[in-house]
Amino acid sequence: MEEVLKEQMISEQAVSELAEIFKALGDPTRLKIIHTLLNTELCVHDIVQVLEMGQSAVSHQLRYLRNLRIVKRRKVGKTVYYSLDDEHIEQIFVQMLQHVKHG
Amino acid sequence: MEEVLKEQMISEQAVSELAEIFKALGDPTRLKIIHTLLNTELCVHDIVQVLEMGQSAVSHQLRYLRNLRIVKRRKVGKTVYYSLDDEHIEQIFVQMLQHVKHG
DNA sequence: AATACATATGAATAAATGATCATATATAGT
DNA sequence: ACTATATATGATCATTTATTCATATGTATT
Repeated sequence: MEEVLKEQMISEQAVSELAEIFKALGDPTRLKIIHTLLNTELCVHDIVQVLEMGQSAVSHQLRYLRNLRIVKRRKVGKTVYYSLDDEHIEQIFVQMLQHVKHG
Repeated sequence: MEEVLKEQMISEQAVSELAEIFKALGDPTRLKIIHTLLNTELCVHDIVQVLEMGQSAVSHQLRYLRNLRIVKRRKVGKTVYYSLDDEHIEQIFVQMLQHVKHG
């Protein structure tokens, strides 16, 4: 019984990657950033205004999300515009949001 | 600009719930448990065998998942069988797994 | 009732995490 | 060159988290 199941074990690599992505989504600040960037591109300053948080905290989280390629950035002069960079994650975010809102 | 965006702000309640669910999925052990329970019902002992982890650690995580109604349990004598209890989360797990496996 | 087995639980500990502070870097305007 | 603005970064600190250990609870068997 256990033998059969063990063979079907998910690879450590796969779990790690999965966990990494879900962990990224498992924080209120990062979720707010993602939500704010749905359908829009915004500079750090604007994100800070919307979230009403410190610039540093937001910047740190943006880097976190960028490392996972969940967001990408575009520099124009001294301002940096962030936008979502992973349609699939975007899709799962929206899906889960529906899940939470209704049933 | 910021005014308009702030109005579209996601509610604190919604973010909290979202974060709670994603956080639950953001841990390797819990992901392995969920994966193991896909399409099956298993007792704690078997899960412990498959994950090759301490019984206590598994039990703690099962409680965690149960509190969020991600898994449910069924008692038969002295053994307790666990199974998945949220189709939507199950669906998102599978979706994300595909995402990670392929592109 | 005594023992064995299955699961749960509380406390303790080490590691990870997120915000903040201070400061650095980069670009623009004067 | 100087100043202002936008963003990034490193260190620190408090909190959270996951595992382990020891032990408790619950059930079956003899």
